Amino acid sequence: MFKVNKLTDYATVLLIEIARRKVVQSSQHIAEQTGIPSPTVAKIMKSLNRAGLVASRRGASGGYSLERAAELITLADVIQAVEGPIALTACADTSDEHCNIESICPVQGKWNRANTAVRAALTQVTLADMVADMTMFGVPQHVAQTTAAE
Amino acid sequence: MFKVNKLTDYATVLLIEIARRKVVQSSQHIAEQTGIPSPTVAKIMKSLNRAGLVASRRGASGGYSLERAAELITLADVIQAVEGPIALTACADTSDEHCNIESICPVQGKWNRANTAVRAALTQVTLADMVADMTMFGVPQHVAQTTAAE
DNA sequence: AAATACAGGACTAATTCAGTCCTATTTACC
DNA sequence: GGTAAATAGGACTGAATTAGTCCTGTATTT
Ligand code: FES
Ligand code: FES
Repeated sequence: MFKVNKLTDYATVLLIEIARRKVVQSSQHIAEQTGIPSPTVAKIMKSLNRAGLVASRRGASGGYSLERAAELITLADVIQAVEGPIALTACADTSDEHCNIESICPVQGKWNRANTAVRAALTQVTLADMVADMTMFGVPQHVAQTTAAE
Repeated sequence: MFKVNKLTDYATVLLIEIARRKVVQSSQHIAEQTGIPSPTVAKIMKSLNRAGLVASRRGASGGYSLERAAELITLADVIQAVEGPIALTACADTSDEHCNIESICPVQGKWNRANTAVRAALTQVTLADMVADMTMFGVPQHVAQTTAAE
């Protein structure tokens, strides 16, 4: 199945939780709210911070908050933060958008168009969209565990 | 990194090889042409056949040929054939397009839009496009090994 | 100064993927 | 009709990736 990492799915849950409450929340607190184990939450939050999606504050009463509005955070951003670059096939390119040896690489040529198309698709979907789609179904996200219980 | 399986990349190489020569080719022969190990080629070809992307002929002088024109085979088709359904997050849905429990599933709601967008993106890219992109770079695909050899 | 919370990274366990191989069935050709 | 060529299906193993945990260090508040 063609899918994103589990951690990426978690990441969206965490970001949505942070977006809902506007205040700074500790990694620990977010874990309790979402039901995701706190070491894992900590790991993901570090990635999100390094990618500049959330702002962090150290020390007592520190924690995380969104760096920008949910409308400005795209799925492409989240995936890149957690999994690294969006490139449908393995490539030496880790940096920007274009690989500098692609002219001699027989693999990338054919996947270029696909990469671009997928990146564009994922850039169209924002965090705000995901929140909207969720509430459309009338399900507050912390019900996850309740419904899972048989 | 957000990427497709290695086998899916192989599959595109195989399909391109089949598209170039118009005749029926055996799995063995395709393996020799592309440099991909023949048991692996056999495995992939079976998937492609089950998905209806290639036609097979058993028996002596049998082999595979494209079921339809390269313009009509999309990347979404290839990925689905090799990896199964395109669903960015795990879901009970294995069948068509819609999961029948999605109304009570807090995960899928938020990913629905993304799934649709990615599927659409991958449907836009055809095998014919990939061939064109490759030849644009002037690299016949079997050079892969040559360039890889340091 | 002490407590709280993030930063970075090493490490292990679990899962998934890639690759191989075996047996059965179908078809061409002599 | 018999033999060889080729696909169909599926079981199995080893490799690679991912998920999850934990430890040590640094910054900040009280
Ligand atoms: S390695 Fe970058 S284009 Fe192939
Ligand atoms: S399991 Fe199908 S929508 Fe969640």
